[in-house]
Order: sequence, then C-alpha cells, then structure tokens
Amino acid sequence: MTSDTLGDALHRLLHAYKRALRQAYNDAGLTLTVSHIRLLKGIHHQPGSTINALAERSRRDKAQITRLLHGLIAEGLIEKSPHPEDRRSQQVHPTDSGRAMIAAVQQAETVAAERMSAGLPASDIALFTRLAVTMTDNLYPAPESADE
Amino acid sequence: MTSDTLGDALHRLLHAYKRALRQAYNDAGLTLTVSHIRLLKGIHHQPGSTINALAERSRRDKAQITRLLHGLIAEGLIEKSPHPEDRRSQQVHPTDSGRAMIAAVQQAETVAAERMSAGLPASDIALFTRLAVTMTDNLYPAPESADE
DNA sequence: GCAATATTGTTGATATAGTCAACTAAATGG
DNA sequence: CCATTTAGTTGACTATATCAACAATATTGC
Repeated sequence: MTSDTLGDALHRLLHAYKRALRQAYNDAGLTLTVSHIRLLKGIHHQPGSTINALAERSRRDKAQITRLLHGLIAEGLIEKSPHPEDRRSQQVHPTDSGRAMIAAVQQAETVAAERMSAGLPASDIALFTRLAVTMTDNLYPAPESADE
Repeated sequence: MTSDTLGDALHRLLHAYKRALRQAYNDAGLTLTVSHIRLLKGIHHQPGSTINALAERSRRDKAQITRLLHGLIAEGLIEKSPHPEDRRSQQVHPTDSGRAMIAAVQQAETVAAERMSAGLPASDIALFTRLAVTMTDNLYPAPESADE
C-alpha cells in the first residue's frame, strides 16, 4: 500500500463526507456552514472556553475562530461574557438556541454517518476512528521540552 | 462510538494531513497547491484524459478543473491537444516537466505519510485505507438503473 | 435532413475555509 | 517600572468549491 493510496483515499473520503454533511444539514433546514457547526459543537462541549482555547483545541487560526464566532453570535447561537480574571479575554457560551441547534445537527450528522458506514461492523468503525486519532496525533507531536 | 466521533476524527485528520502535505511540499521547494498536485497526478495516471473525465473521476466541478488546468499549463506541467474525434473536447497530457514534478511530489508525500503512519503496522494502514475507500463508495452510490 | 436536445469546456459570480501580519489593550516577568 | 508576551481583532490575501449561463459541437428523433 503506497503512501499515495492512503493520502488519495483520505482526500476523497473527506470531500465526499463534507458533501454528505452539507446535504444532510440542508435537508434538515440548517443553513450554518460545516465550520460554524464544528465550532458551535466545540463551545457546547466546553462552555466558558476562551477564544484562544477554542483555537488551540481545534488547531485553527484564532483570526478564523473570531470570524466564525461573529457568525454564531449573529445567529443568536452563542454569547460572550467578560473573563472574570483577564480583561483581555472573553468566555463563550451556547445560548438556548445554540443548544437546540446542536440537537438538530446531531440528527443530521447521524444521517450522513450512517450512509458513510453502511455495511461496516461497529468494530471496524471503532478501529478506523482510533487509527484516525493516532495519525492525527502523529502529525501534531507533543511540544518538546526546552532542551530540544 | 458515536457518529460524532468518526466525523470529528476525520475532520481533524484531514486538516492535519493537508497541513503536513503543504509543509512537505514547501520543504521540497514545490509551490503548487494540494489541488493542483492532485490534478497533475490524475493526469499522469491517465494521460489523454478529457476535462470531463478528470472532473468525473475526481468528482470535482468541471469549472474548478478548468481553472486548475490553467495553472498547470502556465507552469508548463501539462499540455492540451484537440480530441481526435470530438471538436468540443481536448485531451490533457503531462509534459516532461510534469513527469519530473511527479517524482518530487511523491518524495514529499512519502515524508508526510510516514509521519502520519509512524508506529502503525502496514496491516493497520492497509485496513484503514480499505475502510476509507468503502466509506467513500458508500457516499457515492453507483448510478441506479432506469427503473429505480 | 433538420430541428430539438444534450454535451463539453469556459467564464462569471459567489461562498467557504484557511493563513499571515500587524495592531491595541492587558498581563506577566525581571 | 519597563520590556516582553498574550488575547483577540482586523486587514489582506490565498485556496477550495459550487452554481449558472453560455457558445460550439454532437446526438437524437422525426
């Protein structure tokens, strides 16, 4: 199995998966983009996060996170509040609308994931996911000690 | 394992992988984008393809393929020739430069793939790739017969 | 044989995703 | 107390992707 094949398979799968996701969101009447939804889920998963924390966890540019947050705030799905200890910083929380949106998103994503996984045993999916996580970690090595 | 986890793992892996690819291309002095390189590889893999064939195989919009081809022609990596039978159509071939570029690309991609796969047995990578192909196929069902 | 329809590739327009740099206000460290 | 760092923002830009409309050409059906 060449490196070529693994890479090609990944590109193709993500392209197909993102299309399927967009289709499922559209079918569910959701108009947010994949990136907005991923961020909303990240906030829902860890309410009170700072923008920096969201950027770090998702490994996205904080400029992009800031812009995506604008969109989510405009939709009334999240809100910001001042950080209790650091006046440079804010904490981000989902609103009731945001939490309601998460439920709809999860349903739509289940549709897409079930299509994608059709005919595959849960043990294969579990292994696939574990391998994906491992490969991602391989690409983001833990920070080295100072004496590197 | 929730659908959430599979999807999230995929998003993260592709984001990390594309970054690693771009880094490897940069380190190798390659200035083409990931999309240009993927198209060049597709042409190299099947010289003489039409634009429509390239769009179909990659499942990209033909408008995007046309634009990417412009860039590759500008770099002298491919060339077009009139289709022998259909005057609407052209055939696309790699040039000698394009073929030389492929070798450099393969080297750079091996670097990225080896980082990504570090510590994983080849059998795991093979299984992962097979599962990725199956899931992609699940998302693009074969065209139905007319009596659907 | 001709008109209607379909196809190929292109261009226009637009949206989404992503990155780098520079900035201000605030925090930290020496 | 001052230099440096950090948090978040904005500007600018690139990459990726899609839809629609079009002209030229091919195909189909009568």
